[in-house]
Amino acid sequence: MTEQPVIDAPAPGRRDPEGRKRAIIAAAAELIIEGGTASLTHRRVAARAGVSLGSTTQYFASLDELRESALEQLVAETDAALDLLAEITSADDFTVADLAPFVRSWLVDPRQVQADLILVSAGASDPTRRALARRWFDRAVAILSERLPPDRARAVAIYVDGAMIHAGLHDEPLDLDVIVGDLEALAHPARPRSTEPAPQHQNGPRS
Amino acid sequence: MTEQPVIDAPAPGRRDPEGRKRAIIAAAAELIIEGGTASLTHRRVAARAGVSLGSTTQYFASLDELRESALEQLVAETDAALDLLAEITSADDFTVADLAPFVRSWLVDPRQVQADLILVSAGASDPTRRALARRWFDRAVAILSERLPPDRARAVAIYVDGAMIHAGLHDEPLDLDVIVGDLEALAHPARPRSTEPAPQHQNGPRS
DNA sequence: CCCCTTTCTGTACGTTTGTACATCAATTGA
DNA sequence: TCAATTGATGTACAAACGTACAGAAAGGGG
Repeated sequence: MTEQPVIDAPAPGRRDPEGRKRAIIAAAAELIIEGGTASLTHRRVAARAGVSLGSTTQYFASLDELRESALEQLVAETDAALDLLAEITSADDFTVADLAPFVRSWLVDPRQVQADLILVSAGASDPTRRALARRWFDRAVAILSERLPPDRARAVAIYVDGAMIHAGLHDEPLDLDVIVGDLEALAHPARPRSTEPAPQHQNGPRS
Repeated sequence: MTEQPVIDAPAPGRRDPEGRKRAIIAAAAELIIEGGTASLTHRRVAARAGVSLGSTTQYFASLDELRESALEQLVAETDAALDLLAEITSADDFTVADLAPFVRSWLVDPRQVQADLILVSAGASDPTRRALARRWFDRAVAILSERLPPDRARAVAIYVDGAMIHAGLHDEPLDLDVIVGDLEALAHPARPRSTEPAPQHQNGPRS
């Protein structure tokens, strides 16, 4: 009942330092996604990874170091997703609308969303981990900047981060059309930069 | 050295159930902002609030219940900020650009930013607290929808959430001009809804 | 085959946790 | 003034924690 599926681990007792370490990090990353960085304990990791308690202390000087490795693993996963983004933007006939399906595939993946929010939370509350959390944002801006003005690239990245929050709090994902429309609006603004009064909708003044 | 400033508390021993409960919740909210929801312990709350350990268990059936009360307190604070938003949007000569200073004042307040990110994180990982975390977003959309089409209101709220993440991870806040520009772009898109190929910048194809 | 090195395992210990509860102090109504 | 009551306090305890470490077991070289 309280048993959780074992992640990966080599057979018990069998020697396999690298495999074991990998299994421990994978289990830790999983637990962090499920319960946040603070929910990590040596014993839970051991149970999930299918290794002994001692093994979880052998490869890492402290629990904090294990946590750090697990977070780096999560960053590596999102890095892989960004490689796909780079592929998309490098297409000859690329348009901003092409980003939408990619963004949406990200938003509908609870694991990805959770990982991102946890990294943000970790980075915001602990300056030590800020660089880790910022990697997604910085790389995304860098990639998008090859096709958009840097400030437009940043605006798009900010919007996507906001959409990540939306995804984390809502069951209904954003429609693809909506994402396309918003990304295009940010990437190709009507008046590229002004503060003059703008025409606006008027949905009826409050009573 | 390890002493932390006391929050509010009534004099030790003096009877004041409501004041004491208030001080406990305030201390808990403070600790949550500083170290996340998981860092909350009865003893830390007692020290910060300047009350005895027993008092922290007296008014709440469990630590989880205390945590819940503290989170509700944080939501109440952001609710107050949203009242200000409602004032702004109700002005006769309101334009979207008027939102920017308000948004920015939010972003440069570390406490507000941290509170929001913590609520999001709590809501994303625990369905029980999702409604709590969603209150900011839902109310913001509702308020903005009096002046913008609902889907534009939502886009703006998503962007602001993204800007909150940006603020949590960067020391340099977003320029007011940038915020104005992005909000206007989202509120008044060039082509209100289309997926046809758009003219685009070309910052030089990758080598 | 056996031995030596490296890896793995489980137990143990001191700390900190949430929570229960007995004791004490403050307030109130007579 | 003086019980009686309600609120506040500190101690106690089982459970879970991070970590250290001694011993068992596996794999490879002789």
